[in-house]
Amino acid sequence: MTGARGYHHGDLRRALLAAAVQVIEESGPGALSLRDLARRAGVSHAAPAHHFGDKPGLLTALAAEGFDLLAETMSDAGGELHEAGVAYVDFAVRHRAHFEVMFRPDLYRADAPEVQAARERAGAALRSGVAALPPERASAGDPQGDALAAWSIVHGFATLWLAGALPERVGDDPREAARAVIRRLFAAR
Amino acid sequence: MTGARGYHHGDLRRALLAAAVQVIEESGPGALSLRDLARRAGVSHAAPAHHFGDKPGLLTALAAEGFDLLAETMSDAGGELHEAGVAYVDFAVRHRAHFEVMFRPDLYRADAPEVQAARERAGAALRSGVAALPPERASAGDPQGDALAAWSIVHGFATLWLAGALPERVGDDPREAARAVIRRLFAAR
DNA sequence: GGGGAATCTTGTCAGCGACTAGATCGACCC
DNA sequence: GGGTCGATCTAGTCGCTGACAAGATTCCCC
Repeated sequence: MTGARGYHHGDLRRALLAAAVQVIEESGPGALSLRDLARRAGVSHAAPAHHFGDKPGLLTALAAEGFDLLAETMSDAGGELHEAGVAYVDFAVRHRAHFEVMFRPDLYRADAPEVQAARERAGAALRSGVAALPPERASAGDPQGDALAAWSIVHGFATLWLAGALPERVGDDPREAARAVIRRLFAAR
Repeated sequence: MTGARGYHHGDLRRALLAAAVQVIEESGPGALSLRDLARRAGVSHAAPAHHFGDKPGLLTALAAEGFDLLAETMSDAGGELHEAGVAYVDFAVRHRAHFEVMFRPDLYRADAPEVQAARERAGAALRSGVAALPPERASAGDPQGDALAAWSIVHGFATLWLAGALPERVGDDPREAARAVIRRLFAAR
């Protein structure tokens, strides 16, 4: 199915998304060019338009894929909120390209239904983690506040890590460093 | 000095930066075009190159200005860490264009000396806030951990707010919502 | 008032996103 | 087994952009 020989590519859509991930990981979303992706896939410069319409269309597909992956990653981490938080950071580092697009709504169509649905799945994973929080660590009667604080701290850590803004002393293991940060938020009081 | 009539503009550098802020606030950094900025300032398309060299050069100047403004904003908030955190979020919302560039190192030259110096000033403001934390709210012997957690939570909240990712229920006052989130981190234990 | 440097203009080039029209292929149906 | 129709891809074009080069204008300082 990956013949890539004849007139038809075989799985151009997937090839373009994969190439986009590679380019974004190397040089950021700003360096993305549909013509370059087409070149990498060995097709003409106008071929991508058929699958994604335009550049925001391609990034919309990437963002939806990202939110789906994120929801899956957090669910797989087990019900525990700390572990879901670590998984969030781990996802950002391992799927840097997806993550960098997902929270940049000026790059894609955030109101696309497939994005909304995937985003909702990720939100549910977060809420279920908060619900599983032992009472002595949760804020009585304000699970939404807990969720917002937890989301903020892991999202901030992940963003700063990816931006290379953190000092070297933090180390080179994002999971370990994230765990220490998250622990501070939900220490028993 | 703002004649803007003759052959010389008068203060083109400042005019270009101001126009850049406006464009980024309206449509994000991706929509930025040097030629458009030149048009807005009423000069030829090649005039910006003299002041900034190239596009990353212009964004480097914007980022440096941003880190300086951030350092000033946090210092002005008083020594208290909670207020410095609120000021951080407030800065992100009020100077959205600067903030959106500052933490996107693929857009500019983060190793430029004027950026490094301004960034260092902002870091010092954060550290002084952590140092002023009352003992019952600080982690004994780990001020760097406190700083990282505080930075993460305010940065994450600000980023999510700007991305429009937060649910409506959070409200429309970023300062108030940020205060509630920050309180959760440094509650006495 | 003269000279050198800073500032700005005009002209050019390749690359990009988007659009159009047309070529090729594959799957299905009779 | 042949025809048809839609999906996929190509080729060509347009206006826009960033970057560069060469030259014009103006400011500043001696």
